[in-house]
Amino acid sequence: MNIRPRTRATSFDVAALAGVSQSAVSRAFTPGSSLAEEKRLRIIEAARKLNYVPNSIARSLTTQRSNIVAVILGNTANPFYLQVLEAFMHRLQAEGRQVLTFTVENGGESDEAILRVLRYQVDGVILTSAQLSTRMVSLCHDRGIPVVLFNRYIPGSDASGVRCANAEGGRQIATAFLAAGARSFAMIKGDPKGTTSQDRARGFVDRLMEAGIGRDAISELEGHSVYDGAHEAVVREFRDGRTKIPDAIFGINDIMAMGAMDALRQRFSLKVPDDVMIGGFDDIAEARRFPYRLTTVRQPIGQMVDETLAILHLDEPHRPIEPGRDVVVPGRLIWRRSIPAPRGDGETKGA
Amino acid sequence: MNIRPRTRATSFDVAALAGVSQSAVSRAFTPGSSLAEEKRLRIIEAARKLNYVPNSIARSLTTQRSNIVAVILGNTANPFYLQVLEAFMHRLQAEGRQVLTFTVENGGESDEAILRVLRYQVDGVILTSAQLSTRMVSLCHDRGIPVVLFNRYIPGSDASGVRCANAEGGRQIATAFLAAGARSFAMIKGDPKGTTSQDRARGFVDRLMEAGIGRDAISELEGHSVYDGAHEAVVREFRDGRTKIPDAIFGINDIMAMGAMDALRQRFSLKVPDDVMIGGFDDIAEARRFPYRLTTVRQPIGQMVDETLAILHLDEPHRPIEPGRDVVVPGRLIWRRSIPAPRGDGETKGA
DNA sequence: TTCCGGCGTGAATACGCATTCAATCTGTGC
DNA sequence: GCACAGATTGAATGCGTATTCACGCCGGAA
Repeated sequence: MNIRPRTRATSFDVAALAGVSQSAVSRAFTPGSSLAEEKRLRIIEAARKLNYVPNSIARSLTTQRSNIVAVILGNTANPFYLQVLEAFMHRLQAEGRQVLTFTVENGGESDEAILRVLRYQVDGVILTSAQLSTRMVSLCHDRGIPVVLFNRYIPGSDASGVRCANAEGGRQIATAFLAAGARSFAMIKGDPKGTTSQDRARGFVDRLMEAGIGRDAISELEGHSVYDGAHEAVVREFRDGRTKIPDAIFGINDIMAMGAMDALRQRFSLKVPDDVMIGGFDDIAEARRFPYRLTTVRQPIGQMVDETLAILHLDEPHRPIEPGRDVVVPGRLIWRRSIPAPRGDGETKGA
Repeated sequence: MNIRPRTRATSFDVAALAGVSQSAVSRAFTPGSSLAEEKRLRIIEAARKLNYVPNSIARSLTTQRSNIVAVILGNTANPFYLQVLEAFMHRLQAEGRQVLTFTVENGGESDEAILRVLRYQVDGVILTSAQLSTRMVSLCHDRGIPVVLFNRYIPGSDASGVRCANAEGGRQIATAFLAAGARSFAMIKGDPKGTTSQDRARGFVDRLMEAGIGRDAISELEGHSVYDGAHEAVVREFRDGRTKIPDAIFGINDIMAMGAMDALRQRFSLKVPDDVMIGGFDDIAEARRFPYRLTTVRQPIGQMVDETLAILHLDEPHRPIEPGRDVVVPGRLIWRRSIPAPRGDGETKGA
């Protein structure tokens, strides 16, 4: 146990034991290559004896494919992105690829992360919730590495993006509020630099104004895309009766909606939806739980992951990188109790 | 944009442009190597012009160090482990290492994951919440790759582990329950194969029995370490009045405690802590939120991460792997409102 | 002046594998 | 029995870098 053999058997060792050439060993571990079945078995057996495990690093050097995909996370405090990470891990693992994970500061630049990722010759980069300079995108593309922005787009960027119909989702929440009779509103926005937050807010406001709601009946808070941010923003805005509490509050994402809801109950002893109705966006797992039962717009993560991987086209490395596609998938309004349903068609199962 | 230069500049390209040898370029990117400053600057400039990024894959091949650490996640539905992942990512990124992330089925074997990890010549393996055969441990150790079990230990294994004082934590919750006057109990256990769950439960029961509580006053439910599992277990156990609802319920981890709490409120209209008091373990971010305000045992993630990285000793690859250390760090009881405090010293800030 | 230690440098090599190329072997059709 | 297509095979090479080795150079000590 104290000895350190440091003996990672190589394909040559296996070849020697099996009485074949190193080429044969390589072929034995490369599906679809031409090798007599009897010999293949003999090699596998020898490999087993030596605890041989092929060295993917060396393999990558010759094949120019690492089978590694980088996932860069911009806001690990939002459970949504962890759900997304999980979805990508499952999918990529299933097809034999590895996930190299990075985090960057919430709202920060991911340039440095990209640079580090590039060193590892990843086959693709998935960027969630993070800023990215166009220089970095072309750096990747020039090297044949596709970049996909998940739930985000950068105007004028060459990088493709996959996102939910954010503006439309904002409209759906607004429509739900209106149907429930709300006349005064607040919304809690996230990262001001992020288009996601902007789009949802825009759709929300547009719909309200179409319904004749005045701009002065819609206040805006900044929640920085996190629970605590929204919680504090609500407390700050409404304490001392400085601002009148509106009929309805739209949290630009679920975690902020939850923070707002908790703040309203805890600090102002208000009831949801009786005193204030609340809408969210994402449909994270927590949103359906008993204390929240949040009416929200569900982002179809599975579908978005599919679209992302399609753009990455990891299976066809030689297909050119598609220039700047912007894939938009529709969200779906999930009725729960944080907004009174016009008709009694809300979800009944709460857990 | 449509052309695919596929031109990843190599150190030779940079050398040619800078008028030096490839060795010099390599040295320019290797801190601490002997190279004239003037020449180093010239090389950096040439590299910039060519968008040269050193190829870590090739570097790994010669150095025998990949600077990649594998983190294997066993239960992504428990936010605790995502917090742990985040902590490791931050730490490892800060010291210039990469994180290769894997998931395995909740409670499943991680052998296959290990095998895949080994191919990538990772410098270390961190395993959270997952089973592992001893054969895999020695496979790693024989190759000089340290393995650390996070929050888990495998009796008789060569792998070191870092964990919280689980039994002691269970005792602390039991003590809190007793101090608050509880006389009948339930506990919701997680993965039956996991030692973590067993240890916490054991400490809990031991303490109760020391206080003269009979075994028949302690019922046991299975929650499979997830929110929904605990929720359903509580509903199943207590509906129809089959079992009398106890004074206190110990969720072996916070997420199950939360599931239990929501079930009690939603399905049985009970109040916490008035009707039932609840204790948890982990102190995940959600535990402090208004609807839960869970009294729980905080696991010192930072300290546990430190200990884990110390065992990995990534900086000294040649130091022999320490045989089977079992590092135990104490948890700390965090008083919140889900258990009435004997004296009024609970946390007041809820969000 | 001579000697020596140390720095700076480039040529050459190794890392572990996939793949090309040419050679050998197999079986088929005639 | 012969020619030939296809299947197997191994030697050799390349992937991009770090590192060793040997050499030239400089400055200080003797």
